Amino acid sequence: MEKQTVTIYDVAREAAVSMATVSRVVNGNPNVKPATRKKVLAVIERLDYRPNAVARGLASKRSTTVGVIIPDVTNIYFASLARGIDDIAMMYKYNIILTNSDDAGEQEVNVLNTLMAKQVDGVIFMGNHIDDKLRAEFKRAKAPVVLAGTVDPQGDTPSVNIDYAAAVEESVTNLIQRGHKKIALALGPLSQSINAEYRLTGYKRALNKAKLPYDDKLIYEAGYSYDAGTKLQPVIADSGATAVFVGDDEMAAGIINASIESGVSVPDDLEVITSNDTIVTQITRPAITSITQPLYDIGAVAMRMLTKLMNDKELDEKTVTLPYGIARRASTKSAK
Amino acid sequence: MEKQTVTIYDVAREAAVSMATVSRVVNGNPNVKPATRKKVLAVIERLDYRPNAVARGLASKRSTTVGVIIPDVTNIYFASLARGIDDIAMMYKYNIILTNSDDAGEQEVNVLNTLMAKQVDGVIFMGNHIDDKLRAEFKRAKAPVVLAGTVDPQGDTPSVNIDYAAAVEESVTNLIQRGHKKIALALGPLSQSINAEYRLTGYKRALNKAKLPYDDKLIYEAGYSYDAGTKLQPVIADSGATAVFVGDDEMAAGIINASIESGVSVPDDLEVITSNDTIVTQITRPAITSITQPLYDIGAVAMRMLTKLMNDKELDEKTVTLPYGIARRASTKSAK
DNA sequence: AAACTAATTGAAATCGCTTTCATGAAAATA
DNA sequence: TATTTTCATGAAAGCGATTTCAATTAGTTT
Repeated sequence: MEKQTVTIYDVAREAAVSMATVSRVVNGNPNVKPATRKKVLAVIERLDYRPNAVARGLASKRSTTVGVIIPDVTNIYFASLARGIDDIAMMYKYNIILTNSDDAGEQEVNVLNTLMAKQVDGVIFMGNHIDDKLRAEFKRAKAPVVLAGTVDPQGDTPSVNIDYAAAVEESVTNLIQRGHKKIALALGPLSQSINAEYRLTGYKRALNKAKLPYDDKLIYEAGYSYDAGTKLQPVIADSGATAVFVGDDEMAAGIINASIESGVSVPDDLEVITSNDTIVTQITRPAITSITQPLYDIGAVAMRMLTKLMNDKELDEKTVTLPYGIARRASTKSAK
Repeated sequence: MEKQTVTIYDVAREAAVSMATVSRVVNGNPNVKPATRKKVLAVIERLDYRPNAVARGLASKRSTTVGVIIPDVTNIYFASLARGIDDIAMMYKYNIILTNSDDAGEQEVNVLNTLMAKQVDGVIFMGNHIDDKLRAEFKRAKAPVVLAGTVDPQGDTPSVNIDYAAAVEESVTNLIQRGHKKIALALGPLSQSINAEYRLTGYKRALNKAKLPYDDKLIYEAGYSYDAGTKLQPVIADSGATAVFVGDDEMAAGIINASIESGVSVPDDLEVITSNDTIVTQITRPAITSITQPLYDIGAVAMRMLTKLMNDKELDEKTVTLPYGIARRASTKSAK
């Protein structure tokens, strides 16, 4: 017993007006006599009519849906961005089709294509790296794309980020000023430009400015996870580094816990600074000093930009850089 | 300069066949002569034709999209379920429209309605409480609904959960066996049935079985957050409780950190058990003993059930209860 | 009251695809 | 070879809205 669906035609008939008129009142078109509007509204209410968004999408060529590509919803960093995106989307009456890409290039392309097939009006992309193939797809897509918390050194896709290089440079400089000579850098895959082209650059700049030698033995490549951190810790300990900058909060938590459990004191023997200021930084003991990012806002601003693009408006700036900060917590010593 | 879109009509013309035939090859209908199929496929390739999912949805009355209602994507517990949902959805070629509800009844109803308007083929609902209004909407919806990690004591909506009451009962019983007489219970809002009707029940059963008195002064109601935990800790400390069962991992982390910082030793002065076994339980020191839940599977199974319902198949069981466990970590002492 | 402008409406085409039904061709059976 | 069956295919009718354009009605202005 399939549930009966009420269509615009039913409303038109019952209200003794044309479908066009019903469509007008549903869409708030002002060219409707108040009396007519009232009559139609009454019928809509009585029949409990809900416009079919799919039909509407086909006719109007706008789905009021945007696609969001995220590496993994369970990653707090990206989930926080997603929250900002969704709130603004809802504010503008858009729905979100959310898909996990696992940061895998092929999957990202697939997902983008199915999103386009669903006729999304726009796409927000989050990821750690953008390769040529993906870039080509962005160009090819007929809906606008905005990057959130995601850098593309090559492309000209609109994006919202903080200045990662500067943030790392400042963090590392702080460490240097406290006397550290051997500072490790624990990152995710160096195949990703966020690591290889931004964080590493910031790190090198700090070293250069302080005339400290660069030693690639101090650069560690690991996964974005707690376990990756615990496994990496002994290696870092062996390197003789007295401080470490970490690219992911969970990884940092792993490093800290493993350090303490192996008798390495944080911050006395090893100072730790991390990147994303998620709740994890407050949960560990010691709590972790971190670059602070306006996570929610990165998502929110990206979505705002996308709404402009979807309405064919010009963007004030294509590449938005939001301010970052540094939250000092117990995993670093106080400044000299 | 709007990008040109290739339609099924274009393909039909170029391939010198009818739209029906193109539709057949696109949908893998076997009733097409191999030679024809090949010819059509070649044209599809050449024109780079992608079927418009919206048009398809209108014509076929199936959108291959399911709605997912989640309290908050940044909540690791629900995000983990969402990940399971998405993976299975992708496996069955469904897309996910994800919306945050903030656990707010009104918002949940709204969101459900816009999902239905978008013609989703089904809905997965996650939340902490289901009231009559929502229940009524579920009934009214013409697409099937499945609850994931979400209980509804009244309703008969299909659902996937663990036996929360039993899990709490076992946890609390463990505490009792270690000699605790005053065991606090720190939960989210008691207006939510997961707390008032499941966790509390399990707690009382454990007490009853051990002939321990029930004292509602030991029941605490707070928010699902780290800060709520830190604020609650002194109150618990004052109560004289020597153990506490907590309904949320972040809250538990807050309680643990605040305890230690105020000189209360965990587990010596206060044993702590929590509910969701998220990564948080491994990050705190001491790590937190927790009920373990197959989070990913809860989502995955829920999505599997939904696909059955969407294809008008019968469910083997409407109420699926997955097994739970208890992971003993340092926030509790070892069993006697 | 005639003439003209502005405000409301409705008819009908469209959006891009699925699906039913009829038909002719090819294969199988008698 | 005549007669059934089975295959392949196309024509055309929707699906449920939006939107253009023309027609009608109501209001204004002389």
